[in-house]
Parts: sequence; C-alpha cells; structure tokens
Amino acid sequence: CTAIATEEKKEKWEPENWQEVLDNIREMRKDRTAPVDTMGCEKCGDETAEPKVYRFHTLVSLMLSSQTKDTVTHAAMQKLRAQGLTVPKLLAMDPDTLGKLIYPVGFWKRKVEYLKKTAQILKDQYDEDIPNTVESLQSLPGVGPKMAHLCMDIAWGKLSGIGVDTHVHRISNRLKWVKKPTNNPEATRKGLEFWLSVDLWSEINWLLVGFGQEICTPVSPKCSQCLNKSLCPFGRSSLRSQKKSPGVPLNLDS
DNA sequence: TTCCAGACTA
DNA sequence: TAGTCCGGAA
Repeated sequence: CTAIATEEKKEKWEPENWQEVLDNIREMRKDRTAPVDTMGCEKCGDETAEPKVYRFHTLVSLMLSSQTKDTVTHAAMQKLRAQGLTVPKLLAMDPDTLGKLIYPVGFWKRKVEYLKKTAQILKDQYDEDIPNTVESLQSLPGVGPKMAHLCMDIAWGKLSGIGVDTHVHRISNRLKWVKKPTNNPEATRKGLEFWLSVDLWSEINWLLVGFGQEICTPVSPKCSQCLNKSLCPFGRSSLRSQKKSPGVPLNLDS
C-alpha cells in the first residue's frame, strides 16, 4: 500500500502554483513584443507557396535559428526566399554563395554543410518534401530534438513533444517546473511533459521563449519587473541578494 | 565536453 | 575587454 501511495504521489507531481505562474507569464506576454512574436520560424515560411515548399521553409528557418536574435534568422530567410528557396535551388547554389546569404547567423559554416546535405537527402528520399516523423527529422544532419518537435508542430500541425530550447530549459529550471534540476534540454523536455497537459505543449514554447527574450534573460534577468518575482524561487533569491548588496545591482532594468 | 562564428553586454 | 550565449555533432 505504501509503495502504491508513493507511486501515485510520484505520478501526480506538479510544480507549486504553476497555474498562477503561467497566467502571469501570459499577462507579461500579452503585448507580443518579443522578437519571437514577429520573427519566429513559423513567420518565415511563404504561406502562398505550395505546402511542400512552405514546410521546407519552416525546416530551413529552424536550422538557421540563431542565438536569441530572431531578426538575424529572419533576414537570412528573406534573402534565401528572394533567391527562390526550394530543394533544387538550394542544391544548385554553391556553398560560398549560400554562406554569404546566411553569414550573420551563428555557426554559418556548419549550417551551410548541414543545409546542403539535408537538401540532398530530401531530394533523394522524400520527393523534395520534409519527413513527417520526429525520428526521421532527427536523422537529418543538423536537426536535433528541439528542431524536430517544433518542425512537427509548425510544418505538419502535429504535436509530438515540447520544443525545448535554451529559454525553455533555463526558465523551467528557474521556476522549478522540473521535479529535479536538469542539465540538458532533453531532460527538461521529459520533465515538463511529465506533468504539463498536452494542450499546453504548443503554447509553452512560444510563451517561454518570448518571456526569456524580454524578462527572464540568461544574464541579468529583470526579476524586479517580473510578475512572478514572489512566486519564483530564482526571483526570490536573486531579489534578496540584490537587497543585501545594493552597491552591486543584479538587475539593470532600463 | 568541446567546438563552432561571431554578437552582445557587464 | 572578458565572459556568455544558441543547438547539434563528435
């Protein structure tokens, strides 16, 4: 009996006050002013293009995603689209030209290589479309769990898992939205999917990415502006230490 | 765990 | 100017 009770307790774990915290994040995100809101990868496809091409655009923009600066990815996508972004066009493009077009994106040399290889695989095996399972997407060079899950959701409209990027990973740990601290995004994804109801899986990426771009930033988070400052374990301790040493401000809110 | 290719910021 | 940063691969 005790074992079963423990087991049930384990099954039912969820973070304290998560609903209230989530509502607060929704409130902070209601103006949609974060870069992800206007330049996220779902905004990079050509919706007038045929579905196959639109899906390819989505995959490419995910593969070009760069730091916290969606503007850079967006600009690179615009340039590529101006060239006509299809599998054959990408294959025909020489690596140097491609490199120049996507240059401001971080890791551009690697990304040129991945894009070329991926385009070749799409041509050979998928009739110039993109694969429609997480596993097959992840088998493409340069595509890992985060891109695969987001791509399933955005390109195919199928929810396969939470897209955990650096923002979702960092914030989930700050809020203690994972049962135990996690040290990689895959562990965070599992930790979140454990308790978060499926109907929130799609929203959570968009919500936390924008929140992470504007308030819960990796360095110098703006805890004093955050509606969750008293609910968040990280916020409570960071504001406490800020009070202790006012000469060294942790948050330079401006 | 380190690398990538720079950009940003404290 | 030094420190930190994406996400995937090796």
